[in-house]
Amino acid sequence: MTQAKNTEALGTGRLKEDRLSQQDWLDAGLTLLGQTGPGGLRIDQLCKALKVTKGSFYWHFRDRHDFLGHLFDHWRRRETTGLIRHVETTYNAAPDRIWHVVEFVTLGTYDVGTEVAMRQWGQSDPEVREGLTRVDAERLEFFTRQFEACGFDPEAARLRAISVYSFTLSCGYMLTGETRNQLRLRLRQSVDLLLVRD
Amino acid sequence: MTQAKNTEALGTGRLKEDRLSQQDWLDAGLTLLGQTGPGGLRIDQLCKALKVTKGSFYWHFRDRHDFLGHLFDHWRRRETTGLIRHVETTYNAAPDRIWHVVEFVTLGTYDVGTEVAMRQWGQSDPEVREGLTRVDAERLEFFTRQFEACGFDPEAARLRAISVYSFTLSCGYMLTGETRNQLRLRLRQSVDLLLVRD
DNA sequence: CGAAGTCTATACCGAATGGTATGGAGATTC
DNA sequence: GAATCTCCATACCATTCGGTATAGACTTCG
Repeated sequence: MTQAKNTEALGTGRLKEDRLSQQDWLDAGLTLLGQTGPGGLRIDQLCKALKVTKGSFYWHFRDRHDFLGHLFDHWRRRETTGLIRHVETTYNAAPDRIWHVVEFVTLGTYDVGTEVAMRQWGQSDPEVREGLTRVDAERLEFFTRQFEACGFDPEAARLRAISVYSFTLSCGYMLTGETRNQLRLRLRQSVDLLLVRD
Repeated sequence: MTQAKNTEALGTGRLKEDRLSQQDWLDAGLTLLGQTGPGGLRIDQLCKALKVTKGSFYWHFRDRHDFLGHLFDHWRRRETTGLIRHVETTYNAAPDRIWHVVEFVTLGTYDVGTEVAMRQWGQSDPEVREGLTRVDAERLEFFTRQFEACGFDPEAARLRAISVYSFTLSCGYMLTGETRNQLRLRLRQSVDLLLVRD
């Protein structure tokens, strides 16, 4: 889901059949963003990671600012909208949908570094902050829909949505020293607790 | 609590009586770190913010790496250890202590940008990640102590500690569109819910 | 085959940036 | 009041980095 190239990755030297698309640049950009943050993202390092030179970069993007703009949109489409659509078409039961998203984000292959970098980016860039607001709204609406499908009234559903979203977010930041199994158990308990009707 | 200088902040020009201490550099560094992140923290901009030149910086610190190292320790002492000690000596009742910390971090003057920057920093720097682990352990131990003081057994206290810490952390990241009053009410409900003995 | 289009390498420039060396102003100490 | 310590300014250097111009390799289309 992350790689779309068809190169055989021969490390010896440059080969034909390995031209890059805009998608490849953005995917690599998100990975690097997770390590350096937006302020530290240098396009030289990006080129080095993709083993090409700047001539390629400036063919695909006008300048650094243009690239960063596309980068945020790409992340939003790939991680948020994509994941929600995938879960809603794959799973039918609302509790299954909730738990699958929680499990994927906290225990799966979700790139936490990029998520954190986006949050940090939003602290200084108003446009990114605005975008993150929409991302959080989209995610909260998803969770709210699921809790409503479980029979909760809108207000109770939204309160539970905020809770479960808060848990998933903080799992990427908080370093509790829990093992994967302990974390899974704790999240299970938390989600189950939110699903109990009183 | 943040400023320790005694300058009159006359904007006209350089004056005497305004030498900088290492503390001042680190305080300004944390502020800038919250906006740019560690990768984007340029010492020129730091000098510009303090209205001095690099000669001053390289007198107080060996190089950029040295500064960043001190920066993390300074943040840890100032925000985490300092806050906990202050709350535990000021308030006596455990629920008051819990609520005061939650309120200060989520609604008070706590610098969320720096907190987020630290989390992003820890994604790439193992030493910072190690430090953040100790920070989270310290904070979780504080919350656990308070819940134990409320009469919960250790395991239940730790579960509640993780929950309330998770809520406070995500408040800095999550953009729910809530007003300050809505946020305060929600946190009140969440904390009260965790304090109920069943 | 030839022309146009797609993607990348190379060379190059100006500005920003990390870092050093050195001198100097203010305060302190003897 | 001279020496010394503290702190900062200035000048300077090497490297990095953002950005441009241009040519070349490869593909596609005619």
